[in-house]
Parts: sequence; structure tokens; C-alpha cells
Amino acid sequence: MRIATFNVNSIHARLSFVLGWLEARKPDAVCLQELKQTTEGFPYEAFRDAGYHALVHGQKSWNGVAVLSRAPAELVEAGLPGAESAGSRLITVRIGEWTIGSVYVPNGKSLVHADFERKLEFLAALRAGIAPMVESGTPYVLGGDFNVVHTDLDSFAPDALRDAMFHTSPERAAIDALLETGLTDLQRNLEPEARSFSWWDYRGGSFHKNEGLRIDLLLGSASAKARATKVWVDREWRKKRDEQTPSDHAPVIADFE
DNA sequence: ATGGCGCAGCCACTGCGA
Repeated sequence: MRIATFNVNSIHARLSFVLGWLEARKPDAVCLQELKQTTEGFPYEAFRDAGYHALVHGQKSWNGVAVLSRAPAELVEAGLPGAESAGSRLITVRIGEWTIGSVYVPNGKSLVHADFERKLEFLAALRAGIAPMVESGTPYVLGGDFNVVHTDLDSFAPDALRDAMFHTSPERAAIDALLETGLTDLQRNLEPEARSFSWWDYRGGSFHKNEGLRIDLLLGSASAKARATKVWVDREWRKKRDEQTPSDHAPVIADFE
């Protein structure tokens, strides 16, 4: 079982790019974020032709999440109770014995912006919303763009950016609280010391200078963690330029026994 | 002098992303 998460920064602008990536990596399920597309406007047919089902919680212009899967999936829930005003940022599906969530945590804009407080509220609601999935005991994976640098290892400049956006104590504590429900950061668990970023700014040659952040995570319940054999950032597809430009995020891929 | 990106949209500038 191969499960990935990929913030695509517009499914319209990235369609052929994502299809090429699916062909190359052949994941069984993919959590997508930042579709910038409505549920109705999602390109279902292109993915069906590529062998993938899609369950979508879309939104015009902003946000939007989905889960792609080779096997048919069943919708568990679209949206996060208590956080509807944040936009379409969570979808949970069931694929066989697996429960998979795709989440796009609000950016927060700046420390003094009202959206920063809403980001923390979203993370608190997320903790409450996912707890039943973790407690069920069946393998559960929550993949997404968490928009938080959980530890110093996850930032290219942890000292210079300490207490700056993505690096603050309340944001980090909110990730701790998610993990306290019984989830594990699957990549960090297998690679405790790795500095492996998943996002690089489009500007200023950040990718080539490796000035990135690790903000795209795959969190797994105990039974998912026990089966995970390898988790890696697909940097090649952050660098690649085909007929379409890459997203500013790289896919993160996990393999399970 | 201080940018060098890239999306969407009532579109040629603005808002947003991280």
C-alpha cells in the first residue's frame, strides 16, 4: 500500500503534471490539497482514465481537498465540524480497511492577523474531529499540508525564524496535541534526524538553495505506523518542469506492508 | 534601487500563499 500527500496549488494548472506523477509513482491513494476548484469542476474523467477514483471536497478559487484511490473509496465525511467557516479543508474516506484523511490547515497569514487565531482554532477542531478515527483501531492516515514547522529540524532557518510564522510555540503545541491522540509523524518516526523539506518558495531560487520547510506530513495511527516501511519526499517532482510548472510543494510518499 | 513566483478572477491589478 502506497499513500501520498500532495499540495498541488491548483488542480487545473497542475493536471497533466499530476497525471505524469501518478504514472511514475503509482500510489494506491493520494491526499490532494489546494485544488482551487469546486467539487463539480474537478477533472474526474481525466483521473478515471488514469485509473483513479476521486472523492472531492472542493471550493471556488481557494482551498479544496480530495483523496484519489485506485480502489473505490467510500466517503466518511467532507468538511470538519466546527470549522466550516475556514473553507473546504478536510475530507475523510474509507478504502478497504484503511481510513484516509486529506487536510489543508489554514496558513494564518501573520502573527497579528485574525486568521492566525483561526488557524489555531482549526487545529483544535481537527484534533477533536480525528480522535474517533484514531480510536477505531483500524489503520488511519491523515495526510496534508499542516502549515506548521513542528521542530527545528523541519526548517531551513530555525534560529532566525524562531517565533515567526509557522515556527511559533502555539502552532507547534497544536501539532503535539494532534499526535497525543495516538498519531505518529510517519516520516520523522523512520528518519529521526533527517532534514527533509517538502515546500520551497517559488521566489529567489529557494529550491536550489534548499531553503525549505517540512510542513507536509503523513500522520498514522498505531496500526498504520506498524506497517510503514519507508517515507520520503519526492523532490524530483518539485524540480521537474514538463509542459506545466511544478507546485511549490513536493509530494510526500509512504509505503506500507 | 531590492527584485528575481505563480495561482485565480467580474482580469492587466489585487489577494493570497508560506
